[in-house]
Amino acid sequence: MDSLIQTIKDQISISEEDILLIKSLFRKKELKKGEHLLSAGETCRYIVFIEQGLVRYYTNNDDAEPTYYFSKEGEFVCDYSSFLPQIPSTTNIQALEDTIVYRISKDGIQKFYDAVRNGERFGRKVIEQVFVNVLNQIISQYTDSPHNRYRKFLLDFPELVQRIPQYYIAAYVGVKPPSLSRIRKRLKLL
Amino acid sequence: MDSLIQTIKDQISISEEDILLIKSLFRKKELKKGEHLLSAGETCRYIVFIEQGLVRYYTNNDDAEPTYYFSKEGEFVCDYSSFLPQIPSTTNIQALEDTIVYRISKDGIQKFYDAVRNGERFGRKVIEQVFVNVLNQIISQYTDSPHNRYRKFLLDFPELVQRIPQYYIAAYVGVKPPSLSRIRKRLKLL
DNA sequence: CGTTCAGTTGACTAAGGTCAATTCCCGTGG
DNA sequence: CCACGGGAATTGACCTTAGTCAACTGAACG
Repeated sequence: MDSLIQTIKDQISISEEDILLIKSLFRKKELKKGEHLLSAGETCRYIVFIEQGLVRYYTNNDDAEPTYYFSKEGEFVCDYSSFLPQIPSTTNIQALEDTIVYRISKDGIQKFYDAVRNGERFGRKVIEQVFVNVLNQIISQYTDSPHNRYRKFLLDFPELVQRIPQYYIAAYVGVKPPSLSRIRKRLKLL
Repeated sequence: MDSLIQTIKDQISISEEDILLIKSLFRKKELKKGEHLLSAGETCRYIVFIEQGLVRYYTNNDDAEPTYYFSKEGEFVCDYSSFLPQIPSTTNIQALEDTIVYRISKDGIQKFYDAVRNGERFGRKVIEQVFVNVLNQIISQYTDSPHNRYRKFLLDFPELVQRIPQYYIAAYVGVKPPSLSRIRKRLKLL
């Protein structure tokens, strides 16, 4: 929980009562490796803070399950395209490790906004960050070669290379595992 | 202006005073073909409703300018990743035809929210739609072949094929013009 | 040890990119 | 009304790169 409190403190100043409220609104949930935080078809009901662990986002496309994003400890996770309008999601969010999260419902967020000064501002910052990430992701798909997308991945998530199987990284980069393997080989030679 | 009022009415009910307020908050702007609504480096200050016309979104990547989205009359346009945090944008929005828009500033939106019942709800709907579009765009990049992305483009924007030069459509689909040309040829043969 | 599965590698195929020539379209001016 | 010019679109020849398939390596685990 400390990590969540700290993350909020980094953006807005909060009182001791606020902290108590926050602790009451966020519920702890533990996920085993491979379990899902959200499955396609469900409606996303929570905004989730990752205390410890790692998740991947992917869609169902026939038998393929292309991974298109990762989030790790210290980050908020939510499929806003399902959460905001409260309609069924088309994406899956799955734990890649045993993961500990704290999650807050839509009602909870409303209480948070009502009670905490600048609470709305914090909420906006969270959603803005997601927006920027998604946009960057699109633009990178349009402008960067697979080679460069892999290098960006290394820059953006340096410590995650060890924690994510390469076939998920390959999907994120937009290539098949053998191609990623060749990209890595070329990188080593330089 | 009627189109804008109608678009709002489709989502929330508004009074005659509301309409007067809306008319005072949105300012008309006319763009010649090729002019920019937003240039990379500027901060996006307005949410823009397209009354008549067509725009493309693109980024600056060396000398390439990959087009990654289109919006047409009846739709709202905004680079939220610049507008929300009020930081410089990395994308350009350019009119592909002579275009008439109505735009509202951040302050104006606040007044709209304060005065119009369910105004916030309307604002949320607009942003949600953008979110969903962007998400679909990413997922399509990950899951669909160029061939299928072109077919989806035809489904999503049937009347736009005539209005957009093919080299922009090619960029949107994620291929070069000769490739799109071959895709089109294959489609005709079937 | 052997089983299993991720990761690598090689041979081959498929698909898009590049470059340049050609055709098409359309507007302009003779 | 026709001829010309210029940009868009198409096409062909060739190149580059990722995909496919299968074999092989290597590390983890029982």
